[in-house]
Amino acid sequence: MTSKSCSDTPSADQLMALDNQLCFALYAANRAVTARYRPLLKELNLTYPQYLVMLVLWQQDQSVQSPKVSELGQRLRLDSGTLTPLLKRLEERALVNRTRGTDDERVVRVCLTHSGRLLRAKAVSVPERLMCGVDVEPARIASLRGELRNLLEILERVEPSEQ
Amino acid sequence: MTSKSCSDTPSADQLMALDNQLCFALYAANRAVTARYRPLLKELNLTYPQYLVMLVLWQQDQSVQSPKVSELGQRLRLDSGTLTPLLKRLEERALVNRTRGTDDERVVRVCLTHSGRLLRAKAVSVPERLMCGVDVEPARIASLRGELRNLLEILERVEPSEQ
DNA sequence: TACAATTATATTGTGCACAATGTATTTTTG
DNA sequence: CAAAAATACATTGTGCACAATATAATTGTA
Repeated sequence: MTSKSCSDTPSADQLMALDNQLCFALYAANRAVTARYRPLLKELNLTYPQYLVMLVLWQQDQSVQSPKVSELGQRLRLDSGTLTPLLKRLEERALVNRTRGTDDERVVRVCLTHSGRLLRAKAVSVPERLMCGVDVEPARIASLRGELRNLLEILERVEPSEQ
Repeated sequence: MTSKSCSDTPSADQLMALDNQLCFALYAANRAVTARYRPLLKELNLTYPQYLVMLVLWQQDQSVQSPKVSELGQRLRLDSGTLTPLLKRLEERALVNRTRGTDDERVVRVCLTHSGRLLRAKAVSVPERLMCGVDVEPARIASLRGELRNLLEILERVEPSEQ
Protein backbone atom coordinates (compact mmCIF):
# COMPACT_ATOMS: atom_id res chain seq x y z
CA MET A 1 0.00 0.00 0.00
CA THR A 2 1.16 3.49 -0.76
CA SER A 3 0.92 6.20 1.84
CA LYS A 4 -2.28 7.61 0.41
CA SER A 5 -5.35 5.90 -0.93
CA CYS A 6 -6.99 6.79 -4.20
CA SER A 7 -9.73 8.74 -2.48
CA ASP A 8 -7.12 10.96 -0.82
CA THR A 9 -5.40 11.84 -4.07
CA PRO A 10 -7.98 12.53 -6.75
CA SER A 11 -6.75 12.25 -10.32
CA ALA A 12 -5.85 15.28 -12.36
CA ASP A 13 -8.97 14.61 -14.42
CA GLN A 14 -11.13 14.80 -11.32
CA LEU A 15 -9.38 17.89 -9.97
CA MET A 16 -9.87 19.68 -13.28
CA ALA A 17 -13.51 18.77 -13.84
CA LEU A 18 -15.55 21.94 -14.11
CA ASP A 19 -18.12 20.76 -11.62
CA ASN A 20 -15.52 20.00 -8.98
CA GLN A 21 -14.30 23.58 -8.87
CA LEU A 22 -15.55 25.98 -6.25
CA CYS A 23 -14.71 28.81 -8.62
CA PHE A 24 -17.25 27.78 -11.23
CA ALA A 25 -20.00 27.20 -8.67
CA LEU A 26 -19.36 30.71 -7.33
CA TYR A 27 -19.13 32.23 -10.80
CA ALA A 28 -22.35 30.65 -12.04
CA ALA A 29 -24.35 31.20 -8.84
CA ASN A 30 -23.28 34.83 -8.69
CA ARG A 31 -24.46 35.47 -12.22
CA ALA A 32 -27.71 33.61 -11.63
CA VAL A 33 -28.45 35.74 -8.57
CA THR A 34 -27.57 39.03 -10.27
CA ALA A 35 -29.74 37.95 -13.21
CA ARG A 36 -32.59 37.58 -10.74
CA TYR A 37 -31.99 41.11 -9.46
CA ARG A 38 -31.89 42.61 -12.94
CA PRO A 39 -35.61 43.00 -13.67
CA LEU A 40 -36.22 44.38 -10.16
CA LEU A 41 -33.36 46.86 -10.44
CA LYS A 42 -34.47 47.87 -13.91
CA GLU A 43 -37.56 49.38 -12.27
CA LEU A 44 -35.14 51.62 -10.35
CA ASN A 45 -32.95 52.15 -13.41
CA LEU A 46 -29.98 50.82 -11.50
CA THR A 47 -27.40 48.24 -12.45
CA TYR A 48 -26.39 45.73 -9.84
CA PRO A 49 -23.10 47.43 -8.84
CA GLN A 50 -24.91 50.77 -8.77
CA TYR A 51 -27.48 49.23 -6.42
CA LEU A 52 -24.69 48.07 -4.10
CA VAL A 53 -23.26 51.60 -4.01
CA MET A 54 -26.70 52.98 -3.23
CA LEU A 55 -27.15 50.42 -0.43
CA VAL A 56 -23.97 51.71 1.21
CA LEU A 57 -25.03 55.33 0.82
CA TRP A 58 -28.56 54.68 2.14
CA GLN A 59 -27.11 52.81 5.10
CA GLN A 60 -24.64 55.57 6.00
CA ASP A 61 -26.90 58.49 5.24
CA GLN A 62 -27.09 59.45 8.91
CA SER A 63 -23.30 59.66 9.25
CA VAL A 64 -21.64 62.97 10.05
CA GLN A 65 -19.60 62.86 6.86
CA SER A 66 -20.30 61.41 3.45
CA PRO A 67 -17.98 58.55 2.53
CA LYS A 68 -14.91 59.06 0.40
CA VAL A 69 -14.61 57.17 -2.89
CA SER A 70 -11.91 55.09 -1.22
CA GLU A 71 -14.23 54.20 1.65
CA LEU A 72 -16.90 53.02 -0.77
CA GLY A 73 -14.15 51.04 -2.44
CA GLN A 74 -13.09 49.36 0.78
CA ARG A 75 -16.64 48.48 1.62
CA LEU A 76 -17.44 47.03 -1.82
CA ARG A 77 -13.93 45.82 -2.66
CA LEU A 78 -13.83 47.96 -5.77
CA ASP A 79 -11.15 50.35 -7.00
CA SER A 80 -11.40 53.86 -8.43
CA GLY A 81 -11.21 52.53 -11.97
CA THR A 82 -14.58 50.91 -11.37
CA LEU A 83 -16.12 53.43 -9.00
CA THR A 84 -15.23 56.72 -10.67
CA PRO A 85 -17.20 56.16 -13.89
CA LEU A 86 -20.01 54.42 -11.99
CA LEU A 87 -20.35 57.37 -9.61
CA LYS A 88 -20.25 59.82 -12.51
CA ARG A 89 -23.20 58.00 -14.06
CA LEU A 90 -25.08 58.19 -10.77
CA GLU A 91 -24.22 61.88 -10.61
CA GLU A 92 -25.48 62.47 -14.15
CA ARG A 93 -28.75 60.95 -13.05
CA ALA A 94 -28.76 63.30 -10.03
CA LEU A 95 -28.80 60.46 -7.49
CA VAL A 96 -25.51 61.48 -5.85
CA ASN A 97 -23.21 64.45 -5.57
CA ARG A 98 -19.44 64.16 -5.80
CA THR A 99 -17.68 66.96 -3.95
CA ARG A 100 -13.95 67.52 -3.75
CA GLY A 101 -12.77 67.90 -0.14
CA THR A 102 -11.98 71.45 1.05
CA ASP A 103 -9.22 70.59 3.50
CA ASP A 104 -7.71 67.76 1.44
CA GLU A 105 -8.29 68.39 -2.23
CA ARG A 106 -7.38 64.83 -3.20
CA VAL A 107 -10.47 63.25 -1.67
CA VAL A 108 -13.91 63.14 -3.26
CA ARG A 109 -16.88 62.62 -0.98
CA VAL A 110 -20.06 61.06 -2.28
CA CYS A 111 -23.43 61.99 -0.83
CA LEU A 112 -27.04 61.33 -1.73
CA THR A 113 -29.18 63.94 -3.43
CA HIS A 114 -32.82 64.36 -2.56
CA SER A 115 -33.88 62.02 -5.39
CA GLY A 116 -31.19 59.59 -4.32
CA ARG A 117 -32.79 59.48 -0.88
CA LEU A 118 -36.26 59.15 -2.39
CA LEU A 119 -35.18 56.18 -4.49
CA ARG A 120 -34.70 54.18 -1.29
CA ALA A 121 -38.48 53.92 -0.88
CA LYS A 122 -38.72 52.15 -4.24
CA ALA A 123 -35.84 49.86 -3.31
CA VAL A 124 -37.08 48.57 0.04
CA SER A 125 -39.21 45.89 -1.58
CA VAL A 126 -36.32 44.46 -3.60
CA PRO A 127 -34.88 42.08 -0.96
CA GLU A 128 -38.26 40.51 -0.20
CA ARG A 129 -39.37 40.29 -3.82
CA LEU A 130 -36.08 38.77 -4.90
CA MET A 131 -36.63 35.31 -3.52
CA CYS A 132 -40.35 35.30 -4.20
CA GLY A 133 -41.30 32.06 -5.88
CA VAL A 134 -37.92 30.53 -5.06
CA ASP A 135 -38.23 27.66 -2.67
CA VAL A 136 -35.21 28.12 -0.44
CA GLU A 137 -35.40 28.30 3.34
CA PRO A 138 -34.18 31.62 4.73
CA ALA A 139 -32.02 29.68 7.19
CA ARG A 140 -30.09 28.07 4.32
CA ILE A 141 -29.60 31.44 2.68
CA ALA A 142 -28.30 32.85 5.93
CA SER A 143 -25.96 29.90 6.40
CA LEU A 144 -24.65 30.17 2.85
CA ARG A 145 -24.11 33.88 3.31
CA GLY A 146 -22.18 33.16 6.49
CA GLU A 147 -19.97 30.60 4.75
CA LEU A 148 -19.24 33.03 1.91
CA ARG A 149 -18.33 35.84 4.31
CA ASN A 150 -16.07 33.43 6.13
CA LEU A 151 -14.33 32.44 2.88
CA LEU A 152 -13.96 36.09 1.90
CA GLU A 153 -12.46 36.95 5.27
CA ILE A 154 -9.96 34.09 5.06
CA LEU A 155 -8.94 35.00 1.51
CA GLU A 156 -8.45 38.64 2.44
CA ARG A 157 -6.46 37.70 5.53
CA VAL A 158 -4.06 35.54 3.51
CA GLU A 159 -3.37 37.99 0.67
CA PRO A 160 -0.77 40.19 2.42
CA SER A 161 1.59 37.27 3.15
CA GLU A 162 1.35 35.92 -0.40
CA GLN A 163 1.84 37.99 -3.55
CA MET B 1 -49.06 40.51 21.17
CA THR B 2 -49.19 40.93 17.40
CA SER B 3 -49.16 37.91 15.17
CA LYS B 4 -45.46 38.20 14.48
CA SER B 5 -42.55 39.02 16.74
CA CYS B 6 -39.88 41.54 15.84
CA SER B 7 -37.39 38.80 15.02
CA ASP B 8 -39.77 37.42 12.39
CA THR B 9 -40.15 40.71 10.57
CA PRO B 10 -36.78 42.40 10.26
CA SER B 11 -36.90 46.15 9.67
CA ALA B 12 -36.34 47.63 6.23
CA ASP B 13 -33.02 48.91 7.54
CA GLN B 14 -31.95 45.40 8.45
CA LEU B 15 -33.17 43.91 5.19
CA MET B 16 -31.25 46.50 3.19
CA ALA B 17 -27.99 46.29 5.09
CA LEU B 18 -25.23 45.33 2.68
CA ASP B 19 -23.92 42.58 4.93
CA ASN B 20 -27.32 40.93 5.20
CA GLN B 21 -27.58 40.34 1.47
CA LEU B 22 -26.62 37.04 -0.05
CA CYS B 23 -25.96 38.87 -3.29
CA PHE B 24 -23.07 40.91 -1.89
CA ALA B 25 -21.50 37.92 -0.16
CA LEU B 26 -21.59 36.06 -3.48
CA TYR B 27 -20.34 39.05 -5.46
CA ALA B 28 -17.41 39.75 -3.15
CA ALA B 29 -16.44 36.10 -2.62
CA ASN B 30 -16.53 35.44 -6.36
CA ARG B 31 -14.21 38.34 -7.08
CA ALA B 32 -11.88 37.35 -4.24
CA VAL B 33 -11.59 33.81 -5.61
CA THR B 34 -11.03 34.93 -9.20
CA ALA B 35 -8.42 37.37 -7.92
CA ARG B 36 -6.65 34.39 -6.37
CA TYR B 37 -6.70 32.57 -9.71
CA ARG B 38 -5.36 35.55 -11.62
CA PRO B 39 -1.60 35.21 -10.93
CA LEU B 40 -1.76 31.44 -11.59
CA LEU B 41 -3.67 31.91 -14.83
CA LYS B 42 -1.33 34.69 -15.92
CA GLU B 43 1.39 32.01 -16.16
CA LEU B 44 -0.84 30.34 -18.76
CA ASN B 45 -1.78 33.66 -20.34
CA LEU B 46 -5.45 32.89 -19.74
CA THR B 47 -8.17 35.02 -18.24
CA TYR B 48 -10.54 33.36 -15.83
CA PRO B 49 -13.43 32.87 -18.32
CA GLN B 50 -10.95 31.62 -20.91
CA TYR B 51 -9.70 29.10 -18.33
CA LEU B 52 -13.26 27.87 -17.79
CA VAL B 53 -13.70 27.37 -21.54
CA MET B 54 -10.42 25.46 -21.68
CA LEU B 55 -11.53 23.28 -18.73
CA VAL B 56 -14.61 22.25 -20.70
CA LEU B 57 -12.59 21.56 -23.83
CA TRP B 58 -9.94 19.56 -21.96
CA GLN B 59 -12.64 17.55 -20.25
CA GLN B 60 -14.48 16.72 -23.48
CA ASP B 61 -11.42 16.21 -25.64
CA GLN B 62 -12.14 12.49 -25.98
CA SER B 63 -15.66 13.11 -27.28
CA VAL B 64 -16.59 12.03 -30.79
CA GLN B 65 -17.51 15.59 -31.77
CA SER B 66 -16.18 18.94 -30.65
CA PRO B 67 -18.73 21.03 -28.80
CA LYS B 68 -20.79 23.69 -30.51
CA VAL B 69 -20.54 27.29 -29.30
CA SER B 70 -24.05 26.85 -27.95
CA GLU B 71 -23.03 23.76 -25.99
CA LEU B 72 -20.15 25.63 -24.39
CA GLY B 73 -22.65 28.36 -23.60
CA GLN B 74 -25.06 25.94 -21.92
CA ARG B 75 -22.28 24.43 -19.87
CA LEU B 76 -20.87 27.79 -18.74
CA ARG B 77 -24.14 29.74 -18.79
CA LEU B 78 -22.73 32.24 -21.27
CA ASP B 79 -24.19 33.55 -24.52
CA SER B 80 -22.64 34.07 -27.93
CA GLY B 81 -22.05 37.74 -27.21
CA THR B 82 -19.57 36.67 -24.57
CA LEU B 83 -18.24 33.49 -26.16
CA THR B 84 -17.70 34.56 -29.77
CA PRO B 85 -15.05 37.22 -29.07
CA LEU B 86 -13.50 35.10 -26.30
CA LEU B 87 -13.16 32.11 -28.64
CA LYS B 88 -11.73 34.34 -31.38
CA ARG B 89 -9.03 35.46 -28.97
CA LEU B 90 -8.26 31.83 -28.10
CA GLU B 91 -8.13 31.08 -31.83
CA GLU B 92 -5.74 33.97 -32.46
CA ARG B 93 -3.48 32.43 -29.87
CA ALA B 94 -3.80 29.08 -31.66
CA LEU B 95 -5.25 27.29 -28.64
CA VAL B 96 -8.52 26.37 -30.39
CA ASN B 97 -9.97 26.03 -33.89
CA ARG B 98 -13.42 27.25 -34.78
CA THR B 99 -14.88 25.34 -37.72
CA ARG B 100 -18.21 25.96 -39.34
CA GLY B 101 -20.32 22.76 -39.59
CA THR B 102 -20.50 21.08 -42.98
CA ASP B 103 -24.00 19.62 -42.66
CA ASP B 104 -25.49 22.55 -40.76
CA GLU B 105 -23.71 25.75 -41.69
CA ARG B 106 -25.14 27.66 -38.77
CA VAL B 107 -23.15 25.82 -36.11
CA VAL B 108 -19.55 26.49 -35.18
CA ARG B 109 -17.64 23.71 -33.45
CA VAL B 110 -14.72 24.48 -31.18
CA CYS B 111 -11.84 22.04 -30.85
CA LEU B 112 -8.42 22.13 -29.23
CA THR B 113 -5.27 22.60 -31.26
CA HIS B 114 -2.08 20.78 -30.40
CA SER B 115 -0.85 23.68 -28.25
CA GLY B 116 -4.27 23.89 -26.65
CA ARG B 117 -3.89 20.28 -25.58
CA LEU B 118 -0.33 20.89 -24.40
CA LEU B 119 -1.44 23.78 -22.22
CA ARG B 120 -3.36 21.34 -20.07
CA ALA B 121 -0.10 20.05 -18.58
CA LYS B 122 0.70 23.52 -17.31
CA ALA B 123 -2.81 23.89 -15.90
CA VAL B 124 -3.02 20.70 -13.86
CA SER B 125 -1.26 22.28 -10.91
CA VAL B 126 -3.67 25.23 -10.72
CA PRO B 127 -6.40 23.61 -8.57
CA GLU B 128 -3.93 22.38 -5.94
CA ARG B 129 -1.87 25.57 -5.88
CA LEU B 130 -4.94 27.73 -5.60
CA MET B 131 -5.74 27.07 -1.99
CA CYS B 132 -2.10 26.76 -0.97
CA GLY B 133 -1.55 28.78 2.17
CA VAL B 134 -5.27 29.22 2.68
CA ASP B 135 -6.47 27.52 5.81
CA VAL B 136 -9.83 26.10 4.75
CA GLU B 137 -10.75 22.45 5.13
CA PRO B 138 -11.47 20.72 1.80
CA ALA B 139 -14.70 19.40 3.31
CA ARG B 140 -15.98 22.93 3.87
CA ILE B 141 -15.08 23.86 0.32
CA ALA B 142 -16.92 20.83 -0.98
CA SER B 143 -19.96 21.63 1.14
CA LEU B 144 -19.99 25.25 0.02
CA ARG B 145 -19.69 24.14 -3.58
CA GLY B 146 -22.62 21.80 -3.08
CA GLU B 147 -24.76 24.56 -1.57
CA LEU B 148 -23.95 26.88 -4.47
CA ARG B 149 -24.80 24.26 -7.07
CA ASN B 150 -28.04 23.64 -5.25
CA LEU B 151 -28.88 27.34 -5.30
CA LEU B 152 -28.00 27.58 -8.98
CA GLU B 153 -30.18 24.59 -9.79
CA ILE B 154 -33.13 26.04 -7.90
CA LEU B 155 -32.75 29.45 -9.56
CA GLU B 156 -32.57 27.90 -13.00
CA ARG B 157 -35.55 25.69 -12.32
CA VAL B 158 -37.70 28.67 -11.28
CA GLU B 159 -36.86 30.98 -14.19
CA PRO B 160 -39.24 29.51 -16.81
CA SER B 161 -42.35 30.05 -14.67
CA GLU B 162 -41.42 33.62 -13.78
CA GLN B 163 -40.38 36.27 -16.28
C1' DT C 1 11.97 75.14 3.32
C1' DA C 2 13.02 72.23 -0.90
C1' DC C 3 12.22 67.66 -2.36
C1' DA C 4 11.27 62.91 -2.11
C1' DA C 5 7.73 59.75 -0.83
C1' DT C 6 3.09 58.87 -0.12
C1' DT C 7 -1.79 59.30 -0.80
C1' DA C 8 -6.28 59.79 -3.34
C1' DT C 9 -8.43 59.87 -7.34
C1' DA C 10 -8.64 59.89 -12.51
C1' DT C 11 -7.52 58.01 -17.05
C1' DT C 12 -6.61 54.48 -20.47
C1' DG C 13 -6.91 50.03 -22.32
C1' DT C 14 -8.42 45.11 -22.34
C1' DG C 15 -11.73 41.68 -21.61
C1' DC C 16 -15.75 40.07 -20.03
C1' DA C 17 -21.34 40.00 -19.44
C1' DC C 18 -25.50 40.87 -21.42
C1' DA C 19 -29.36 43.16 -24.02
C1' DA C 20 -30.79 44.07 -28.54
C1' DT C 21 -30.44 43.44 -33.11
C1' DG C 22 -28.79 41.40 -37.50
C1' DT C 23 -27.81 37.61 -40.75
C1' DA C 24 -27.59 33.31 -42.68
C1' DT C 25 -29.32 28.73 -42.56
C1' DT C 26 -32.32 25.20 -41.54
C1' DT C 27 -36.97 23.40 -40.44
C1' DT C 28 -41.81 23.60 -40.35
C1' DT C 29 -46.19 24.46 -42.35
C1' DG C 30 -49.82 25.61 -45.51
C1' DC D 1 -42.42 23.66 -52.95
C1' DA D 2 -42.69 28.58 -51.14
C1' DA D 3 -43.37 31.41 -47.14
C1' DA D 4 -43.07 31.63 -42.21
C1' DA D 5 -40.92 30.29 -38.07
C1' DA D 6 -37.16 28.77 -35.64
C1' DT D 7 -32.22 28.15 -34.94
C1' DA D 8 -27.27 29.35 -34.33
C1' DC D 9 -24.00 32.70 -34.39
C1' DA D 10 -22.29 37.39 -35.04
C1' DT D 11 -22.41 42.34 -34.17
C1' DT D 12 -23.11 46.54 -31.58
C1' DG D 13 -23.44 49.15 -27.55
C1' DT D 14 -23.31 49.83 -22.45
C1' DG D 15 -21.39 49.04 -18.10
C1' DC D 16 -18.60 46.85 -15.13
C1' DA D 17 -13.65 44.94 -13.26
C1' DC D 18 -9.03 45.51 -13.05
C1' DA D 19 -4.09 46.45 -14.41
C1' DA D 20 -1.14 50.14 -15.44
C1' DT D 21 -0.25 54.65 -15.53
C1' DA D 22 -0.99 59.63 -14.75
C1' DT D 23 -1.98 63.70 -12.03
C1' DA D 24 -2.45 66.42 -8.27
C1' DA D 25 -2.16 67.26 -3.42
C1' DT D 26 -0.28 66.25 1.04
C1' DT D 27 3.14 64.57 4.21
C1' DG D 28 7.66 63.35 5.79
C1' DT D 29 12.46 64.37 5.90
C1' DA D 30 17.12 66.16 5.40
